[in-house]
Amino acid sequence: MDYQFKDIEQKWQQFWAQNGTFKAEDKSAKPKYYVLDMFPYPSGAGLHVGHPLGYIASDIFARYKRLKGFNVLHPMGYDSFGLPAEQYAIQTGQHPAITTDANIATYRRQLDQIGFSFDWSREVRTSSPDYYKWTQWIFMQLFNSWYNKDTDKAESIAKLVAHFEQKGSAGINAVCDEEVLSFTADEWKALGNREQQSELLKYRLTYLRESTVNWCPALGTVLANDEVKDGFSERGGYPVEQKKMMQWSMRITAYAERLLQGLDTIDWPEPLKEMQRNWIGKSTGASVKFPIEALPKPSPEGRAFEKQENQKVSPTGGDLEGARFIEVFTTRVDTIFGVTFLVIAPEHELVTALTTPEQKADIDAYITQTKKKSELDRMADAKTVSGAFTGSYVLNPLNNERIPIWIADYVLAGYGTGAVMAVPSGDQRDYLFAKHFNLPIVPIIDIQNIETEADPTKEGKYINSDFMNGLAYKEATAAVIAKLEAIGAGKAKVNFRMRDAIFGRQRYWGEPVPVYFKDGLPHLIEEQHLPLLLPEVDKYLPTETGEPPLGRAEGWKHPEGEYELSTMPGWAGSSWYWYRYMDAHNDAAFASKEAIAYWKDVDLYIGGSEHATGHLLYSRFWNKFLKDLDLVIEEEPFKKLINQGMIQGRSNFVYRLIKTKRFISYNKLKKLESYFPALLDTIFEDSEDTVKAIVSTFKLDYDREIYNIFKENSDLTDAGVWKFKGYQFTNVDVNIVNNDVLDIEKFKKWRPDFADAQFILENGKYICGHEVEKMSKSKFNVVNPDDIISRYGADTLRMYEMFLGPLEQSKPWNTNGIEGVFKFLRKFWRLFHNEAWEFSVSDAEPSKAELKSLHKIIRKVEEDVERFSFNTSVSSFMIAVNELTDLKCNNRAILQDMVIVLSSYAPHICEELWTLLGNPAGSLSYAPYPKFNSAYLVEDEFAYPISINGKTKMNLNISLSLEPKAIEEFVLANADVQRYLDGKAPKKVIVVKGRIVNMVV
RNA sequence: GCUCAGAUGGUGGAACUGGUAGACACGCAGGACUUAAAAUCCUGUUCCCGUAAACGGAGUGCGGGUUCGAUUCCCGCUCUGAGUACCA
Repeated sequence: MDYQFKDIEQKWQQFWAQNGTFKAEDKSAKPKYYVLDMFPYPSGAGLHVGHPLGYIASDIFARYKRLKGFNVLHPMGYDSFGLPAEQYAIQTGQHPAITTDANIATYRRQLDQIGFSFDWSREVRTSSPDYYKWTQWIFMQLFNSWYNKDTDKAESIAKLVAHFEQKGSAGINAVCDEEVLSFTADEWKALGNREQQSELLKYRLTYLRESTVNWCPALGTVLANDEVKDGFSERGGYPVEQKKMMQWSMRITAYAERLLQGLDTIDWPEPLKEMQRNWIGKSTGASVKFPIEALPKPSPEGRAFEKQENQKVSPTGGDLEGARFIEVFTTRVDTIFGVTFLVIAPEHELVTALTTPEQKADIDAYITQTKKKSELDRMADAKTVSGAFTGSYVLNPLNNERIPIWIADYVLAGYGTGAVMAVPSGDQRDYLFAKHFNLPIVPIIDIQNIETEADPTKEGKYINSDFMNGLAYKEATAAVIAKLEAIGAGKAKVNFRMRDAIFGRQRYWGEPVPVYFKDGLPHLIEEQHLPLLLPEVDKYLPTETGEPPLGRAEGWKHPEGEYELSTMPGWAGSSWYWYRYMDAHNDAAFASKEAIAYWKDVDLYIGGSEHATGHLLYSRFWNKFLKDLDLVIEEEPFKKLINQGMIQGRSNFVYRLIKTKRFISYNKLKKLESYFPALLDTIFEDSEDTVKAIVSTFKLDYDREIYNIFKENSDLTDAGVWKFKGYQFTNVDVNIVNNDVLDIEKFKKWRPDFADAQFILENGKYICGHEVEKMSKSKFNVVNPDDIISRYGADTLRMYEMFLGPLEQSKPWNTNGIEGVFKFLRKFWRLFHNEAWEFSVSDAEPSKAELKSLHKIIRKVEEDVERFSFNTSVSSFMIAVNELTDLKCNNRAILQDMVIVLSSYAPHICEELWTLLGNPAGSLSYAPYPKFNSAYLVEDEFAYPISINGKTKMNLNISLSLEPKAIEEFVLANADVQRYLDGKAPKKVIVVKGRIVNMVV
């Protein structure tokens, strides 16, 4: 029989499903290997041809690892909470669970068609209660934990309470809120429960706080920083504004250093790690306290600086009560004698208190102006210098010099302390600011050149710097930090850009937070009441009073108080899901100790780089937290990670002459356009000869048809010249275009207004133009895997997606060329069949040439798969099959090994051939990968390229047993070589055995 | 602006540690089979000069360098894509 991919693929997909072929074993003598794909959000549009790219790669890898004797865990599931289903619910009233189920069914059908070796018995869905029960449970663990800086890990809140009871707040070194109380053990015990709980909330790893959030009015929810792009929501593109709200947050900043350090231990793409490093944004420098003038000056004992460690400038905000200094963060503390002004953010809490009556009008005007600017304007406006003087001064803690305090929006309230010491000689922004407002610029390094711009050099010796004069950068920095520490005015400090992550959405379709409120304070629900089920609501909209949709749910109340109304964000469920696959049906734990001890971590994780600062960072954070609680084993969850490139769309265009039904073929249009310089505004009626002459002056071939098209579609203007009316281009459905050739009949049926279209063809065809664009419905360039599979089959799709190019590279999808892969599979099939398409293999001894082809591919696939170079394997398969076809090979021993080697790429056809060869059905997936034997590749001769001055001139067959000296003699003795040398003796002969001979003349 | 990745025929791409640039495939051209078309098969296909071949020259974004030899290493530049954006 000819290659009947439809029957074969259906048959084997059914077989695998019915026999649980790809079930991973929970206990096994084999080594484990965990291959994971980033699980999809099941969107209504289903899969397009770009989505499975990574899944195909991971599937090939998983199948290969099974052949190599590993117990492979290769699961799939759905990140099924999310906005689109909810938006749909708002529009139609259909429960998002119903939408989600329907979408999942589509995804599952599409995934099954591609022949993935997923262990579906472990499927997870983040929106399913038996899954989100454990998301809620992990939330509870975070609530019950705090971060101990001394042990550098998360610990139980109970332990913190015990410490408070025994020793008070002394000796606690925690990552916590800025304004924590200090108290003795007795003071703690004297506090009421409410006060105690309120204080503990400042330590918990998930906590409530009033924070500035990205509020998206159109979506009615808060968005995470990574969900906002250029001031608009990533999903939907709605405007986002800043708003203060009481919010659940995750204290991810506690893990900043570990998240950064961990990057050095994992095998991830460098750009991805770089993105995370930038996001974490560690900078090393110093914090310096500048005393505010008119308050007690700093005494040598540093009395003015007795303050609680984590305290910000002023907790009170309004007046200067207790605030005796402004703290800044700087990475160039060595430049402190160059400070000529201080700048604080317009939102800084001390602004009002610091503003003198004379400056009030200025400052108020500036703040109003700043508030009006949206985030976007502020970014676009980066180059304009603006600011206002408060009228107040601080003193330089080292020399008591008066330093004016300004406000300006280039200082961000959210970074560092919201205040900077401005050193205009060394910092370009400060320089521009100083120039603009006529503030002094003091050079502090001898070689500094500050004529036209700031010079941030660290070379040279310090000047104008008191005790630092004459020192170099390193000593100066050490000296100034020592001095600041001695007087209590500053210390070395590390600062992170990363903020705590907001953990709440004012939406319906997410995990309920397992918390109720009593007396305004949050309390966890009892663990035995998990999962806290998502209640039914009448509408998926906020309540009339602006509360989240859960505010509509009837009876949504804990006996002790009100439930939380916001739900968890999208990243909650995806931050631990790889553990659930290890033990997907456990209802006593998120995964059993044994399962975690066996599977440990993900060995290979494949997915898109768009998750760099979202999912992949949050997952690492939760993983580290779970590790601190000894619930998991590894510090990092994903040992090796590969980003698959994005598949872009390739659009096709047709070109219609304006006001006609005529479509002009692409190359004719190009030719017409190339005539424009000659034709436009120059020609008069019936002057073809003139045109011919003009066209030839442009060095173009004259074409009468093009001339006529031009004339037919031009108006004769009053000036007596022809004016071309132009053309329109329209996206045409790529599915009715083949190799850029338009299927005219399908095109006429495609849209009613094209039914009577006419065509200006080239060589009898209509050629379309093309361009790379995003794959989207509106551009008619979406290619559906279902269509490809029905035309060529899943095996062809799998191989073609790999054949397209390196996995990591982004590339446009172009179905041109898929025939080549299909032909290859058919050719492979034919090796096993005779002329009459009857299965026929021989049991003869394989020939040397056959063995060589086989062993070349055995090794090549091993090498390629191990380094994720799937595209080169496909080419090598083609070469192998071409060679075996030329050898007329139908040898059982050879072909059986070929089947195993190819089976991870094209599993269906291989399963079929495997059983035709007489092997038990289904045993292919666990067959041993053939052992490579280098003996079959040994050559006794090599066609040495003979080059002269590095240019190859000819090849000579020389025995590989010859040593360089003998090779040289052999080559020089050759008559053709002598002809090239033209009788001269070469100056030098380089011989690399088995590689090349090069002669220098 | 900064950081990272990339640039090879008409197209997708190969060349893994410096050693025959363009494997493999698409497309295109020519041919076989066919009444014809599709399908299939065969041949050619980097560019330039040349009727074809032989032969010769150029050639991996651009300009230099190291080397017997550079797509590969070094320096400078151009362009494309991604991320980030006043981070003190």
